[in-house]
Amino acid sequence: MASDTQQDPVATRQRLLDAAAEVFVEKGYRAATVRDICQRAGANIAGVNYYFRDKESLYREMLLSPPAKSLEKHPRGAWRREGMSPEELLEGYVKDFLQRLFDPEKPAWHAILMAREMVDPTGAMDEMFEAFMRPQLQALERIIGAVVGRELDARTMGHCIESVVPQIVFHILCQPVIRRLHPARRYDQADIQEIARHIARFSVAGIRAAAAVGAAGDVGGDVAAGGQ
Amino acid sequence: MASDTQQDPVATRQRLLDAAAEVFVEKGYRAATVRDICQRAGANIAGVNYYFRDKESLYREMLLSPPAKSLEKHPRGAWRREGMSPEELLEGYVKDFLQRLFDPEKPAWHAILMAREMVDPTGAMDEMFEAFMRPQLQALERIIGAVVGRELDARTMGHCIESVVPQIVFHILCQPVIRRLHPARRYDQADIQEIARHIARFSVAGIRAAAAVGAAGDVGGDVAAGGQ
DNA sequence: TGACAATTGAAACGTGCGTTTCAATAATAT
DNA sequence: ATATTATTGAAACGCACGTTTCAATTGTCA
Repeated sequence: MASDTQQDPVATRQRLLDAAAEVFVEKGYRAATVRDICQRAGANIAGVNYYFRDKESLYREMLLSPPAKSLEKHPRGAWRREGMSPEELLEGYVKDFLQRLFDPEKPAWHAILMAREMVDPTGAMDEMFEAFMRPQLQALERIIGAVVGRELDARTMGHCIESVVPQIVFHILCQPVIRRLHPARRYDQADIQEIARHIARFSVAGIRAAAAVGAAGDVGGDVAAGGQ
Repeated sequence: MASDTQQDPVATRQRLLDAAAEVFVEKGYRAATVRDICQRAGANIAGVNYYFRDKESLYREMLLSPPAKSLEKHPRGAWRREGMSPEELLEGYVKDFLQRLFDPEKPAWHAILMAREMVDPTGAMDEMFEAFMRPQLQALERIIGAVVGRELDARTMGHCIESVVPQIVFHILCQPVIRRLHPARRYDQADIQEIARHIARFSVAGIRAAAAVGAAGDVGGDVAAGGQ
């Protein structure tokens, strides 16, 4: 029967991509094995060589291919509402990020692997950084700008980015530590809500404190950081 | 028992430990190879089996052995002065931490490997956590307590810890990202001073903002959030 | 149906790893 | 000096990995 058979070829390729995402998220690029991926996909080892060229190409294709499926469930910026306060904006941003990371049903491997690349980059780091991280950071910069309410020098903005982002990615990167510190945490909806609210509150205060001196000099003696 | 003839045996063991620290810091536990370690130590492969049992035992011994050499250069808490303000305390804590991480001459592999264990734990994680991380976190808790000036409920304290620690370890864990964001940063004394000051200022404001609502309940039904 | 391409299965190849082995050498004690 | 032990050197083992190969199978189309 011709009609029924035509599904498998495409399906194999797709099953390999899905299994790859699963295994790479679980083990990381280096520790993941193509044998494991193929087994979970119900495919033969040769499939990786046939549909993709090798492990790295499979990884890159999985990583950089349209994150459509992830985006259709978590459309970028869908949490925005009219008339949100800066703190609500930040809370929404953080909550959205965390929800993507900890979605129990379809964890956004995209965000998880992005976090992994931060720590242990592969050859796909550069493309990934430009395609996904930089836009994400620029969105955060706009929110920070809204919190301050005026233009912020580049140096202070950089510091604030480096204060907010780690608070978020820490939860996905350092789970071995967190599990020991807070065994009860389950990262369900309530946990995420609470964490997002804390990070927003903490960071809004921090950003304003940093901005209060950001325009003046604060380092050693040097002033007038003419950041662009 | 002629004593002074015996120089090499002890030296070989020590050279292996030193080389192990170097390689493990550079590559991480899994990517490091005993061949590389032995080569840098100028020792034979058999030395690892002879002096230690295997790769993991070498790692554990290197990791958990007296961090005396690191501590003699950076004595724990040597930066404390009488009459420091809470913000100065926090700045000192952060600066001390960062200096250990980025000491150009003898980088405190201890702190670096501790950070690595946070992300990619090995079998030595549990001992390491109890021996080094928990005391470090407790010291931070005391400083946070000083910042708030009163007893803090455990939940809020936990959140604050999870807001401050990531800001510090981010700098050692996510260097691939940081190098792309701030190519000019060199983590010299001036950089560290600036970063420590920012983190302290940012976090003191954040901690106080969190504490302001911490005593009340805030999880599900938010109450009287007296945020400023 | 028969030729042809697409896909899969099973086995093997080459490599690098941690580890082991064991004879050769150096150090110590008698 | 000799016997004994401690240490080193060089080679190999066993294993898991990414990758390749090629015949068998399946699907497609004339």
